[in-house]
Amino acid sequence: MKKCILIVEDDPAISRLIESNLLVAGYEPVCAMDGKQALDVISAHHFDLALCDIMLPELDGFELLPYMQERNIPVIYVSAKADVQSRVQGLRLGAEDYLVKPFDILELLVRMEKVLARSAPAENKIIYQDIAVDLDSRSVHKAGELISLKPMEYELLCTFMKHPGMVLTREKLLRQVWGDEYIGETRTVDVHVAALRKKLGLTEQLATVFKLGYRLEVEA
Amino acid sequence: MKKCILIVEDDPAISRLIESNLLVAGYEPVCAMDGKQALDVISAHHFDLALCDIMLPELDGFELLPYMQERNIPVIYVSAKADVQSRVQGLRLGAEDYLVKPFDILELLVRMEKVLARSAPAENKIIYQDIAVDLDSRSVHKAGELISLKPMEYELLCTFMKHPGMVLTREKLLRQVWGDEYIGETRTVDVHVAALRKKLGLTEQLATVFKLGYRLEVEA
DNA sequence: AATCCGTTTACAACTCGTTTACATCCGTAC
DNA sequence: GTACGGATGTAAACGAGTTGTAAACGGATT
Repeated sequence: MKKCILIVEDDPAISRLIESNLLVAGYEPVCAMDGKQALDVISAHHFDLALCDIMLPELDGFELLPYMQERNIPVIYVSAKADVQSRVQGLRLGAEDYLVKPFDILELLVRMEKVLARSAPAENKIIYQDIAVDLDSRSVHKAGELISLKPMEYELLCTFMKHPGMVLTREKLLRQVWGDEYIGETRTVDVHVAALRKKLGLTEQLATVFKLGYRLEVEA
Repeated sequence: MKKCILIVEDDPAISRLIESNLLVAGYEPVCAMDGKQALDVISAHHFDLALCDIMLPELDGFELLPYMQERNIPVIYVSAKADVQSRVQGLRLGAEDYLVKPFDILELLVRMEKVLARSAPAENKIIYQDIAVDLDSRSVHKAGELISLKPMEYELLCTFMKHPGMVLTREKLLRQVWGDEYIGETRTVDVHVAALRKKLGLTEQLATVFKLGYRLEVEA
């Protein structure tokens, strides 16, 4: 499957240049002309990587980063801002790389490959104790036996298994599993957690963190 | 523990420049002047990261890379070879990054941090004596054993551990832990401090400052 | 119309924070 | 040094708020 790449760039010439090169390289590029547009498209579609300019109308590249991180979209900054200050800031904030314009398109492609290779060691299986989740077939086995989970339960389980040992608040789970725009009771999470505990025998391991949320215990 | 960094660089001026900066930044740098020397030191010691020049006597930087990978040492190339060809080659072969001389030392440090963070997913922890607080899992260990703290106790402990040696008044603690708008007795703090002292054996360390508040002693 | 699934609701069970009450400690004045 | 008053230590209990859970509800799909 082609990798989806978001290009956030207000200069149409550069945007088109990158877009056409990504197409040739076998990616599926999507362009956004400013920060607000970028926010719109990332809440609508999934992206494997974002190439971000920094000086942008509406929301700048730095302000955009937290939203990208929330969706686990790695970011490479591509900016005319060549000063060390900006480069350091961009990397410190959490960008995966930082290229200065004018950049060589081949180098961009190689650095993209590296970032994608890092973030997509897309293991199609996650193991936790005697539970195995196969991401390709969306099936869950416990002690070798197939367990039938409803879609929402499956998504929730995946989220927990991708972050073992970490406290996940109800709000975080809602955003991650249900999506940002979801409006509803946080108690809904509790019901699904209860279902997971029951179906998978995770009474102990899927621990309640009072007043906060839940945590998939990492040991014992 | 300090991170061990290998510097492979035949120009003594540059080598020393990097070395002294790494020392200041809290790393433990080791210098090698050519490829063969580099091979010797990596077979003798463990390194967390290597900064490699490319044009080197004996073995060049590209030839060195497989040996580094064999030992799982991530490599950042630092080279005067600025052509795209070399940069692409270095990255494709498997280097983690590629900086062109003359480089800014601050940018080098930041890019090193990122590589190190990748290879050793830094744990989000606060340590005080034999007590470790893990902020991700919200768990507290003392001398390796898990201590179960109630939400308020946990928050209070974090506040103390973030400001060791500082006197924290009841009012400050109430604002910090309970929130600005909280209305209630300041004595509440005392109860929770007592719980912390009891659960974590901090009778001495979590000292009372008469008429003022409390302080987590910084030593002994 | 029937089924499936996610959400909401309702209530029981439980947890935790605050308050209270009293014991103890500390500093100060005499 | 002693006595007093205010400050702190601590255990216990109450009540507000949180979570577990089953069942009802409603929208979507078949």
